[in-house]
Parts: sequence; structure tokens; C-alpha cells
Amino acid sequence: MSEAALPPVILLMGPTASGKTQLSLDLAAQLPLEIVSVDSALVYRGMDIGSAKPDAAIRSKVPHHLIDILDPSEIYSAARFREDALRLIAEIRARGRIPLLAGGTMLYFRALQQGLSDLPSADAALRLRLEEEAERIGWAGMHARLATLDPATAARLHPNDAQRIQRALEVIELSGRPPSAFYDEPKPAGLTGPILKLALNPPHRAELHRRIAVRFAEMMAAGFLDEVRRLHARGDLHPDLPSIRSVGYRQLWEHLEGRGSLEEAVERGIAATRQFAKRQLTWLRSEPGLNWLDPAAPELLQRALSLYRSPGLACAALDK
RNA sequence: GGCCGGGUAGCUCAGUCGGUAGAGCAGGGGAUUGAAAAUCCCCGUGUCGGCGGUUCGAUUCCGUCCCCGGCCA
Repeated sequence: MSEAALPPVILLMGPTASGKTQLSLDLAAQLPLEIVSVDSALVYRGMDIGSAKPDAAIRSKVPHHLIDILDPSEIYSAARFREDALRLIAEIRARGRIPLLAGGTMLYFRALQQGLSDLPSADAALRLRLEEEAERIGWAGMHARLATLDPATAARLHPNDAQRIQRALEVIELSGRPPSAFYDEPKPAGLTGPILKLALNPPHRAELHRRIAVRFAEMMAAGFLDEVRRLHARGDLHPDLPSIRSVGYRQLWEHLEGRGSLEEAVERGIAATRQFAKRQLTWLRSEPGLNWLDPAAPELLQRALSLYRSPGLACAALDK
């Protein structure tokens, strides 16, 4: 069977609180779907309420993947996601079912579609060493050093962008080659075959802000603070971990550490969620081939289904 | 009712010895290659509470009124 004959993979993107989970489930009621989560926070066990994770009842009805695969002390990555997702898509197709990739981690969508350069993986010990050096000479100094080793990459990065400067130096130390040399090479193939891309977002920003505030309040009522308290009580987790840096968790964690009232933490958590949504929308604006949908539209499900059933019109063939 | 503080950006406030004003937060835009719910960059005109007066010129000085605190009655 040729790739063109395969049923399209569905990519469902959208900012946080735009209704992706609901639409996924509605689609799953009409099509033989398995859902692959594209979300850097849903991977963590014990982080359920604040990440708006689909609950056990839902997951018993529709197969979900890449949820609860890591302990919060562990670190996931775009590269691991890409491997996991490509493997899962093949497995789901082999079962004769349709993969629906739904989530809000836009870097993961990009890594899946466009591939990633063959860079070395992260090295915790090396990162620690680079951070100690930065303590001494400052990140501007580290940036200057990068400029001598890889001028092209240094020119792309702002001297304040510590995270990316550190990563660039890490790549050089581990591989002996500058990142720009990797970027000049063709990337490994990404997702192939027909794809339907859906983007869910309310037409007005104020409506998204409203949904965010309502959902955060619902999370608090559902015991979000207790959930963070349990993570905090473990004693081995800290705010430098990707898990604890997640929106909402970070702010409630700070409150539990005695910095600010609960009310302030909630307020800052909601603001952080709005800012996160804004960054997601920046990614979406540059994403080609999106079919935009309004979560409040009464014919939402019908529209999504009709897009799926007219692949010639709506789908991007990914063999460009 | 009297006295003392305050009323400046959506919020909290700074400031202008008279030449129409600026920080933090919020908000908006952008970047994004193994941490990405991360990280970073850019963006600040608002009847300076209202109305009068003095002045070439008032948000700034004076008068008066309104509002919010506090203290005294």
C-alpha cells in the first residue's frame, strides 16, 4: 500500500484551554482513533489536575499514548517525542486505526514534521560545568566564547539567552562540531504521508483568556494545591526540573515555599497560562496548512469531520 | 464636621525646584533543533481626579469642589 493510500494522520493543535481534549474525544466517537498526546507536561505521572490530563475514565474508552510515561524527576525531550510519536503512528496504522496527535507543545509538532538534526543528546554533568563557568565569566562571556567557535550560531543567539548558548557549547564539546554545521546538513525525514492539520482557537483573545481563568479556578476547586503539595513533600523535586517549571505548578510551588499568598500564586499562575497561550499562538501563525476552527462553533465536530473526509482539499501532502 | 495623607498607564507606584511624564507587573508582537508549560528579544500618550485662578506656559503653584484612607469630634 502506498503512503498516499493511507488514511491521513490528524494533527490537532491549539493553545492551552482551547478545547483540544473535547474535540479529540468527539472525533474519537466518530472515527477509529488512537490519540497521541503532544504535550511536554502530560508525560509526567502524578501531575494530573494542573496539566488538565484526560482522566482514567476517558482513557479507558479511547486509547491515549505518551501520557504518564515519566516520573517528574525525569526529563523528556523533543527528540524523544519524535521517536516515540513516529513509532506510535506506525503501530496505530498497523492496527488499522487512525492516529490523532493532539496537544500544545509546538516544538514537538515541528520536530515531528520537519525532523531534527543529528545532534548529541543533553549531558547533565557538562551542563553543570558550563553553568559554573558562566558563574565566573557571565553569559555574555560565554556568548563571546561561542562567537569564536561558531560565529553563525552566536550571531543568532542573544547574549542573554543562556539556555541556548549553553546548549550550543554543549553540542560543540560533545561532538567537536559547531551546531551550524549540523544545521547545514539535511535533517532526517519527518512524518510522511497525508496529514490533516486542525488548529483550534477562539476568534477573540478575550474569550481564550476567559476560558483560561475559568479552567484555573476549576483546577483549584479540584485539588490542584494538594497535588502540588504531594510533589513538594517528596523532597527530591525542585524548580529547576522541567516538570516543576510547568505553568501553574511553578507558581503554586513558590507559594508552598513561602513566597507569596495563595491568592497571588493563583493570579500569577493564570497570567503565566495566558503568556504561554500567546507563545503557542506565535508558533501557530507560522504553521503552514492549518484549518482553523472555533471551539464555540455549533458545527465544530461536523466541520472537522468533513475536513477529514475531503483530504484533497484540506490535507497537506508532506512529500515536498 | 475638623485635621493629616493620598488621587499620575489596566494594576502598584516614582517623578516633574512650572516647559504636557517613567518603572515594575499585566497586556501586545517576535524568535524557537534533545529543558520548550522552557528560554530569550522588542513594544509605554496617559483629560497626571474636576472646575477656576496666577503665568508666555500648570500635571507641578494658589483657590475650590469631588473621591479614597487614617486620626479627632
